[in-house]
Amino acid sequence: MLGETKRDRKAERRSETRREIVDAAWRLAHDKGLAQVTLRDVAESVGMRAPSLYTHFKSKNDIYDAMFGDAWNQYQEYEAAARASEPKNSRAAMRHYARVYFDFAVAFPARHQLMSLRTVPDFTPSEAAYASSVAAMEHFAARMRQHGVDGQDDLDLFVAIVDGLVTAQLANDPGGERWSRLLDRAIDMFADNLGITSEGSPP
Amino acid sequence: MLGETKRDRKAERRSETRREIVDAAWRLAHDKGLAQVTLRDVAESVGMRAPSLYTHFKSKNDIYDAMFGDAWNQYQEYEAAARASEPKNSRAAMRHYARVYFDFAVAFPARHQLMSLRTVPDFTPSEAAYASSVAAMEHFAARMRQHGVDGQDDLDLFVAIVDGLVTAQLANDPGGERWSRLLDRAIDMFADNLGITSEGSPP
DNA sequence: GCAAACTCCTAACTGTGTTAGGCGAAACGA
DNA sequence: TCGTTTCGCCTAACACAGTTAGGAGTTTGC
Repeated sequence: MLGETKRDRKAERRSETRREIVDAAWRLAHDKGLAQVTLRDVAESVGMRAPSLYTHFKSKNDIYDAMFGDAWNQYQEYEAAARASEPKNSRAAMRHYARVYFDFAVAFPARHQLMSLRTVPDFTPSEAAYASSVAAMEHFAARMRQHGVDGQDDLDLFVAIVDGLVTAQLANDPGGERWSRLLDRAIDMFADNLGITSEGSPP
Repeated sequence: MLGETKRDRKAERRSETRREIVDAAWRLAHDKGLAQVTLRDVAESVGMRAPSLYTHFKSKNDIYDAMFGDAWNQYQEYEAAARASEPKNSRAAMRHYARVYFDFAVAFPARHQLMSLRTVPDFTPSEAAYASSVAAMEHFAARMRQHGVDGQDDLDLFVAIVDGLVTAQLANDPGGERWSRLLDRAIDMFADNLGITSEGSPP
């Protein structure tokens, strides 16, 4: 049974190279900003010339697309790691979800820009990459259902509020905490509105 | 006393041309998106060649800068026009402020993108243009003070929430009302949090 | 009425994403 | 093992963006 699942070295190398390219792009985006990433710089980072990137991606937006999916996967890992400290109490849990998302977003502005803002000209995530985003969102929805929150309206509102705070923080006080400090209060407002008391746990 | 305030025809023509250019840029931004505006297209719209724009603006970002200031001036006019229907009741007034801002933003996505999102690569508004934004914000703050809301935290939170809803609406359901419908509820949450009752009027 | 300033032009440069086409090495079937 | 195909990279070059240089015709101002 050895040949059954023989390693496809070619495919392995190929996806390894894609990983390298995406990582290089992340590094550049982190250092110089998302829009300042040029294919020539990315190529140089991995020891190539710009046109060679087209062997692995069909366009620059295709690289953004890979980054988009990657970012949401990163978030799911990050969220999973933070799950150990997730409180039982419903209100505290919501604060937790919001804080985890907020911290993740603020830690890497270029990444958040790609994930949430439709800000890169002409870029729209592919079906495949979007799936990662949907999966993360669906996971969040499931958590919220455990706390008795199951309306789409409620989720929309929650996400919009948290994202609003993230965006304000990044746009007007990057590295600070002027809006970060308001997060718990915003979530409390939300919880109050839903009638979720400070003592309540999942029903 | 005729020469005292003699018209400066040159300056008039100059600022008239600037107006024309900015208007043309708005038109293109409206039709094709902010990032798709090219100097060659703008120039053609006003019967010029691209380099000639540099007679009136020192760079493309300088045009964006003029648009930024213009947008906030537009908002102040829009807000002033809506003032006739501003309710006395505090909670209703806050709903009004939020709705006016929301509708203005959603009516012209490219404009909102320029006003609120730091989304145009390398563009940061000048001191002068930023002043228009600050003026609008200060006006809003004054209104809120009349309703007993005077903390910077409160204003920050209010603006972040409304902007979060606007951004979500534009990004995920442009032209729809999935987040628009949540606006009043969000403001009620906020008002509840501040202890502003449905009956309360300015103190 | 003439010099200066102004406003527009064409030509061209730089830097970007992208395409065309080629070349050497690796992979693979006989 | 050998010939052929495929792969992964290259150089050259294109299209299009913002921008600069420099000039020509008009307007302005003493």
